[in-house]
Amino acid sequence: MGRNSSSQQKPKLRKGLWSPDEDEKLLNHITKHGHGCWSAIPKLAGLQRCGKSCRLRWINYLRPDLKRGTFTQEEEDLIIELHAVLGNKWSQIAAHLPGRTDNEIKNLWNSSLKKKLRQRGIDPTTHKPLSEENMSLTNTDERSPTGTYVDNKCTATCSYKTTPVDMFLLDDNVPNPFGNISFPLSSHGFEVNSGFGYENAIPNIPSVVHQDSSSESLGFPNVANSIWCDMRHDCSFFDSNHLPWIEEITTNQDDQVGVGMGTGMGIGIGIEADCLGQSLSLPIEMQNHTISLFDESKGLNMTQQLF
DNA sequence: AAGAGACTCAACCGCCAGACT
DNA sequence: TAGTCTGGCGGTTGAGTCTCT
Repeated sequence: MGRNSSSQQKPKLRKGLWSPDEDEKLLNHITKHGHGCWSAIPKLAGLQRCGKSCRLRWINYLRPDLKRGTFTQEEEDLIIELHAVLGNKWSQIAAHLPGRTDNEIKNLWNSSLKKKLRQRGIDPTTHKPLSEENMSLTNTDERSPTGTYVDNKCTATCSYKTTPVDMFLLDDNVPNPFGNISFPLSSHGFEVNSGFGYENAIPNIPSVVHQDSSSESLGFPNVANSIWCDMRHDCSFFDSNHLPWIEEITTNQDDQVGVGMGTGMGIGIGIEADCLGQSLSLPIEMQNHTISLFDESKGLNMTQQLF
């Protein structure tokens, strides 16, 4: 088929910005009939656009569930955390921000977030310090002056707090609160091979935390196997939208230990335990791909390899 | 007030993978 | 099995807007 005959059969497709009239046609059509086959939409909706263009316009602008307006600080922090894990997988990042599009996030990253990270001395590509001279760090596994840990394998930063955060401790009589939760980073959990936890209690994250009978090596008698953590405060990409049950958890069940930990780039912040009625707080530190628990007074010093 | 440069963001382009023929 | 179609994705572009001098 020659060029001429082709151009005679196909009307010339419009390009560039969409007019309000075109928007209305596309919106009306999809509202009434759904989008179905995108390549058929232009003809059915009376538009001189290609199917791809219609799809893009719908996804990035016309979709009714889009969130308008500027990104919140929480959203920006979440994008940075996710980018550290996922890289330029904008669609996967967008999947964790309801109402935001991959295009929008990509634009934000390229126009603003990259610059902010550089200003903080962080390479936006690797999420490592831009220059060791500038950061007064000689080892990326050490805590930075701003209280941030940078892990040299997972290549991300993790907010650090020295104080224990609200932990919630469960026992076997407490219903599993994770039952209906869609976990935000389902494919990027890290693995803790021993210590604490409740295997398979978090759906969609296989083996994030394993139960391990060696828990007693920590020195806590009767350590239960129901150990959970508040990721909302520790890791900025966990928020109450993802963990709506958080306010309802009963804390400080006797004879149990709570462990703070995150997944993906978010690594544990604190540990709070209530053993035999004695409250105990411990820091967790992350270095060299490990998570460590320390308490000199209890003779506790455990380091767990994460990766 | 005006011009230049920086910034924003909507949209396009090319590539890829999966479905279908 | 190979070719074609389609949808989805990330990279890039460029027009419009904003900010600074």
